[in-house]
Amino acid sequence: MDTNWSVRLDTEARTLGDRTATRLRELIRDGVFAPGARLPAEPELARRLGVSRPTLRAAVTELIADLLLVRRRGVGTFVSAVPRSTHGLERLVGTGHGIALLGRRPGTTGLRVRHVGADASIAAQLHVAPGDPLVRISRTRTADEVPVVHCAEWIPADLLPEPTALDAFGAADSLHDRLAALGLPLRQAVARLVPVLPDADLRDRLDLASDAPVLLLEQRHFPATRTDRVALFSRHWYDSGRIDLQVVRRG
Amino acid sequence: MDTNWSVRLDTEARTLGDRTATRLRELIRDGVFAPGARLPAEPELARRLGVSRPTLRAAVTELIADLLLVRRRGVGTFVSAVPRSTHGLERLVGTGHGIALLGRRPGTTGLRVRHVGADASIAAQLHVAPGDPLVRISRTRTADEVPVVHCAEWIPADLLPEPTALDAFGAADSLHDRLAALGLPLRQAVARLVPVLPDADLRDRLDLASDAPVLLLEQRHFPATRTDRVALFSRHWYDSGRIDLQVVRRG
DNA sequence: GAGTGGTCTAGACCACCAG
DNA sequence: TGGTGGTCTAGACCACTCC
Repeated sequence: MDTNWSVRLDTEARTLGDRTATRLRELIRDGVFAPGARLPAEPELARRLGVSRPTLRAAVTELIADLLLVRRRGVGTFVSAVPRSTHGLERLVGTGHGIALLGRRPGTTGLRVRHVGADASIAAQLHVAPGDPLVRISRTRTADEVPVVHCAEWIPADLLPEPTALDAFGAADSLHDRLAALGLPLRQAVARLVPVLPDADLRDRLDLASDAPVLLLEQRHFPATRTDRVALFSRHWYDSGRIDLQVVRRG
Repeated sequence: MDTNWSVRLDTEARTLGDRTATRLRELIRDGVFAPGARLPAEPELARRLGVSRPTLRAAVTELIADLLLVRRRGVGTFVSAVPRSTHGLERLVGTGHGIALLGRRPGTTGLRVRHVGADASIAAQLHVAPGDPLVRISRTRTADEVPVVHCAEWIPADLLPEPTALDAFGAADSLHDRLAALGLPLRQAVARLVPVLPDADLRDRLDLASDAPVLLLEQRHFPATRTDRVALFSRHWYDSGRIDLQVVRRG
């Protein structure tokens, strides 16, 4: 029951290339194109799917990124013998959505929204002056009721339409979606990976039995429409014993 | 002296889109397009650069991925106010090359090439039977003479043209390049991130003073031309105090 | 309404691989 | 030699933003 790519809300995907990719995935899943088999040549396949060749190639490129297809120049395009689709940290999704993509039920405990002044280290990350007003959100995220990551987020208040825009932020809300609705969609993040030993507070929040190291992600998030500012800085402490952290690396 | 993208061997890049991206980078670097300024409209810019609009768009998309440009539909394309180019683990490059991309001089100590039989855990990762012949390479990589990561790699011998093909592997060699020359180019890898405490052996190899945790990357590498097999499994232990580990996440 | 980026097409030519 | 993927073009139409 490989539900990996049915999780995507591809019901009516954005672009024709994406929809074509979805159709190809279905054809592979249904065995029309069997594992190891060669696909029809690109012009032929494009004709049969009713799209142009560039559009078909966009779809095929997407499936190659998912390790479902392999292209060999001068030979053909082949279905992977061991089809599997994977993704990881290289895709920027909200923490809750990421937990759902792993097939687990996301939850939140200990949500707290505060207005604070930027201390020196946070100010440097956000490119603001020390003392500038920030909104700070902290919470612990659970997967199937088990705590897996503790999150702290800082947002410059002047990037919000009103400083109080996030005061009503709720435990079930997605911060990504909320920020997008406020005209501050996030497009990219640069995450620094640091293994650290948990302190007493973190051990308590994550309900850690041992003092095994956890993985800290220090992330600077950039908005989609400007790059002169950092929209959000966050520190996420992951209990790698309870959730798998992966990165798909492409050459 | 932002040498970040002059390190790329773009001297004569592969595709016209890549070469156009390089030209755009130079125009931005030289101030022809100042930070914050709007670029000419795409048809106009394409004409002036002597390429078609799809080719120009490919170049622009590349610079957007590098955070150098921002597109706003119905408005225009703008130069980032704080141009900076970054990359991280999401790009699959050899460890030595990755160190060079950070502006540091890569080196190797303690290189060892052995022929071993697969133990249970490695066999599972490589999709081979326990006891199957593997080539195992281990070495410690340095940056500016300082050890930063200890690497262990396992390769199924039957994927090589001859089992002895890697026996002459040298300290200055790139494993990626060597494998590509042997007809086994690597295209993707799935890395699992695990913070761990160093044992005595690792502390010795990395010359660690404290027992601060290190970051273990467990990686399965997939060849470009087939997906039924795992070409290489590796464990890399990074001293995050001596080298910055990043991931660029895209939405 | 005018101008911008977002998408898609049809067709061409090339480089590579196999027989 | 013939078929395959790799690349690039010219042009069209749409959706969005702003005046």
